[in-house]
Amino acid sequence: MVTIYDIAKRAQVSAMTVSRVINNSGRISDKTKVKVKKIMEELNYVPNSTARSLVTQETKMLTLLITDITNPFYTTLARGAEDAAMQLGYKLLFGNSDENLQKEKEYVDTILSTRVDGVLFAPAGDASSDHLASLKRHRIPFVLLDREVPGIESDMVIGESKEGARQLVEHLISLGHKRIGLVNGSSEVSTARQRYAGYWEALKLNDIPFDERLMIELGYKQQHDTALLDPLLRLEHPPTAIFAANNFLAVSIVTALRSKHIRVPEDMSIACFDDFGIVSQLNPFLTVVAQPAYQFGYLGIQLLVDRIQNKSTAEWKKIILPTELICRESTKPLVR
Amino acid sequence: MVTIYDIAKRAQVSAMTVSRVINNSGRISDKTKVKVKKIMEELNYVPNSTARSLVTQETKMLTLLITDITNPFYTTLARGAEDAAMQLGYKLLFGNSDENLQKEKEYVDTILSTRVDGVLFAPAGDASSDHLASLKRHRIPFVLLDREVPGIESDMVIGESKEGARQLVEHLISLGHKRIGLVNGSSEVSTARQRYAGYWEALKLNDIPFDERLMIELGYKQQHDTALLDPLLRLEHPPTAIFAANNFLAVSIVTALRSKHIRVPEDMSIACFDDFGIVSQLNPFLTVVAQPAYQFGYLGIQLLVDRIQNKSTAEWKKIILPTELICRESTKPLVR
DNA sequence: CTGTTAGCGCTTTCAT
DNA sequence: ATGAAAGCGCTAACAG
Repeated sequence: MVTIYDIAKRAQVSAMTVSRVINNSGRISDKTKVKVKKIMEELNYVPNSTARSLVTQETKMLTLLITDITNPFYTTLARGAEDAAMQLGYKLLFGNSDENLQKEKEYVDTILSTRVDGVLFAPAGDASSDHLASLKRHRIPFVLLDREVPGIESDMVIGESKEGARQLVEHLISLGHKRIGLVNGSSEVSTARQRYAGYWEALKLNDIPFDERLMIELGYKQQHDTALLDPLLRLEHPPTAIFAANNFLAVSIVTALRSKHIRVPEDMSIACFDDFGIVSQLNPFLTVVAQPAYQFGYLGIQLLVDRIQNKSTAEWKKIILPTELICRESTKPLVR
Repeated sequence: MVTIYDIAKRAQVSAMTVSRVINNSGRISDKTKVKVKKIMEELNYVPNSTARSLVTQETKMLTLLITDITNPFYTTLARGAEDAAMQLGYKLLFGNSDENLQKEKEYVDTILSTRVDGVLFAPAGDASSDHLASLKRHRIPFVLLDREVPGIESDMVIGESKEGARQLVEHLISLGHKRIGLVNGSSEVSTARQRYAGYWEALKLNDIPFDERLMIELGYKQQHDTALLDPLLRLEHPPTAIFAANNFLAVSIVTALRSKHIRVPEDMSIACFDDFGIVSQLNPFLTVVAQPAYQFGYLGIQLLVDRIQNKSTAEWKKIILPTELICRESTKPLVR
């Protein structure tokens, strides 16, 4: 491996001078600068950032910890994060927690050991607070993505879950639906609670009684159980519309309904939180409340890098991104 | 920051003993082992992998370099790669080249400098050979993904592009189509050449004359030009079906056609290479030749780690993954 | 403008 | 079973 000493020897200067050329720091005569650069090229020298990190105590690496890159929301978010990181001179490590605390913990251990400069963190749930506290203890800056965690103060980028949910449910109500099911994420996750709150508020504002039997909590992961809606379908007065708290749940629901030959939207209207990326463009089907996923990632990295470079002086920043209701084919007026 | 010396002092042993406990290497009495572990916990010690990497010359990091994580093929591939990497004890950095050689070069420089142990590499095109040669020169193992590069020998995981394309075009022919357009990726990319070859062969096998005016080369990126099909549509005998060489092109085409009020599949059948991930399940629309994207990533990492750990002894391995024709709504029999 | 010294936190090697 | 010394490749701090 070629080191600065190899360069230094050939150029007949000290290693320090080579280091200065690499980092373009300090005053160096153009003559030696040119000479050193030429030799670096000849020898195909590449600085060893491991060695540099050891002394500078920074790795120029960030970790993006999400639940599943396969979820279109996080896919687009990851793209935004990577773009921003690259522009700011950082590399991005990534991991999928699958909404699983144990897996999340493993990644947190890795984060600690890898000495990344910061973390963009979509927590699995409220119990992630232990992991976040651990990051704090080790002085690793992080920005919370999409989900808040009680008891944890930090920068964050979140969406208007409650407002978005209310808007979506009011849309269903405006179509004449009164029996509206809610298929939710885990109540351990802040967005699930907020979407429930929005659902509840929409009913209340429209004088529709809340029926807890219309609500089931499945978690945000994709479900493969075609019987997942049975508790709702077996009710004496089953729902005529369903609000799914995220895109994966909506897909699971549509799949389950199809297996039972229940048509969407003729027999059941479906709407959900989060859009489907490029494919929505192809064949717009589900009515959704879309979030600006790319911005979540892009702005998240900006907050994070700002925090890293300005050494946690400023107050916590909370960016709240707007949602957008997009009405498509999966919801239709109730006919009776 | 807590170091092994802090632990050593408290435990009244040498740093070396602490190191041995951490790595579970060498013979150590259970007594000191327990004592040291206890103190590590008390002090919240986390090994500094930067320091370790500097001496061991391995980072336990891999880079996944793809063109765009947002493309469902690469999204799923990335998930497979991350799963495999994690299971094998590696962290995954990722980058998007956007099919752009300049951007790819920047990532290669980063790779070199970061001293990752290996790279999973979906090259932007044949000209990526310079970048790959650069990796070779620096002894960084890599596995080629999806695309071959002339003049570069390495492990690789690729799909049956030619066979898949032939199968897809023969499907179109079986529906009665004779004027079949090909909207292709750049001929600088091996898969584009192979898909063209499959297209050509399908025509030949069915005695359909090849008309070069039916072929346009746009590159694999998403296109936002609604006039992108005009060269085909303006022909005296325009195509009745189009084979798009990847999923992004298919989306671009469908969007362009819609803006011109040309219906799919009534006025034009469309089929493409690569599926759309979870959302295909939601509302199956495009007829595709699907590739096992997850396996591309998963097996790619396995090959890579194998190569890393067995020091490039073995012969180059070439995994060829099968394609699967999935017929959906976007293609229909030609009526005249 | 350039060089010297020391040390980042760890593991390898050789002793004991 | 444990320790001492050296060094991985680089840069901060100081000296000249």
